[in-house]
Amino acid sequence: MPNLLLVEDDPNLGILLKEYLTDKGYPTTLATDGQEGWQLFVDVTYDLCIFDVMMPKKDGFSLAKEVRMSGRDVPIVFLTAKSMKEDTIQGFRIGADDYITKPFDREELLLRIEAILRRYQKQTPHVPEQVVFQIGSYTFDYDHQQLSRQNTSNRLTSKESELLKLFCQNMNQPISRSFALKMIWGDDSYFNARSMDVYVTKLRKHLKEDPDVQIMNLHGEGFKLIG
Amino acid sequence: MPNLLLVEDDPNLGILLKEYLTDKGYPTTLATDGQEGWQLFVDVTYDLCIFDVMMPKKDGFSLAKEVRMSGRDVPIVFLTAKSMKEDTIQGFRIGADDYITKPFDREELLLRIEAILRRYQKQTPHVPEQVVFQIGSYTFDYDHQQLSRQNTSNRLTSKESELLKLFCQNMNQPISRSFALKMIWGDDSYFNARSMDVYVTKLRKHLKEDPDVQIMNLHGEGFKLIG
DNA sequence: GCTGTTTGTTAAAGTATGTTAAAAGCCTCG
DNA sequence: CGAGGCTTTTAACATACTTTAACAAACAGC
Repeated sequence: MPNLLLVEDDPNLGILLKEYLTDKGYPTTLATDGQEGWQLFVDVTYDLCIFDVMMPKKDGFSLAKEVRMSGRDVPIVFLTAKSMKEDTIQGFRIGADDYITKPFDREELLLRIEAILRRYQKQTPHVPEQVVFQIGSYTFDYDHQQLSRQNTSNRLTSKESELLKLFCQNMNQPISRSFALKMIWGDDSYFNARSMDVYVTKLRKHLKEDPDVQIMNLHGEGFKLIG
Repeated sequence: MPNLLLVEDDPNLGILLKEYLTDKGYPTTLATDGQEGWQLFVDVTYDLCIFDVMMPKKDGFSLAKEVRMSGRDVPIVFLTAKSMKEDTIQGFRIGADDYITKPFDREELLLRIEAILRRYQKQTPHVPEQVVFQIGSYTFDYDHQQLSRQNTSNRLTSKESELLKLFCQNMNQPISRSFALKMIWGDDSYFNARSMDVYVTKLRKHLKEDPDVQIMNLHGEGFKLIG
């Protein structure tokens, strides 16, 4: 059963939709603002997100950007009060999968959700989790914490492996700091923030033999591994 | 380049859309009724289908059913004059990926098409294409944040790259301040407004070697990159 | 021309990241 | 338990990036 994450600040509409969708076979978690939504997103795995655009604390677009940056590939549907063109364009640019203008028919929302899930799941035939990655000319074996290239082979520490795995799973895609910290350090506070930088440096040293492989920084946003 | 199949019996709308979509980089074939559409579908491989629902000879739903039955896994978008609930439901049951009610904004159609193609193509396990632009005699590699010309090569910062990408995606077209600010700075307030000017100056410096390449200001409107 | 607004440019201030090394934990073995 | 070896975090300093501020120049309406 696909799990949905609904972030909607209007409690009436939120509860109504949550119950409707849950009733129709899609267990739905409701968050009432963007921050709460982000917490849930990081802690739980969802199959589809529904974000209201206009919300206090953190609006739907900002939330969507973080979700996209996290590297997890989840479809996003926006709900918006106005059908402003600029808004719609921005939403799709961020990577929306669909866009519904209030007031909408809840049945239509359901149909659109199902259309997205149908196509999405058809193409994601649940691959068993990959543990051996190819990074340029390197081979990284997560289970054995082993990074090898040509005739040489290096042992990685657990944190190094965790971080490198996260990068590999999101090869060529940006990963936000906040997401990586929550994933690996379990918490995103400014105390552990620098630890991650130290590990990025360590990984860069490990990967320095292949010039095509790089861990790039996206200032203020996060990192991405290219190769 | 993804090929589109458009089946629409209204010749005015059909030609308009065909030209618009082709112009936007999606070569589109137009059929004016369901039978012709089916012929084309069988003979040619398309990446996405757009079917009008109400058509002579063979309506959009019947055509979609045949397409689904063919076994080829192609996304379908329906166009419909009325937003009748029954219609919509039937469309999605058949396996529509999206559904637009006339009259619609052609730009919205484009955005929805792109949203579907984006998700659809993401699944195909081929390497994510590099985003490389040609700007006059410069070559700009967005993924590597690298701007090169002849034998020299410069590293750009993240913000520089973001802005230059936005310009490249809208080469020779005006970009409004407010749009760029929303895209890159996430918000359009007068606080961050000047930051953009600073970056325009930076980009001009980077691009100053080729006199044919210019970032022009459109007073009170925005900028455009010509080259 | 005069005036308010927008843009161009530069430099300083503020913030984020890169890197290194020392400190703090954490095992294991004697 | 405590010494040694390994891993992780903290701290410190260096460098890079972004924003802010200030002033000059260009523009638009009058």
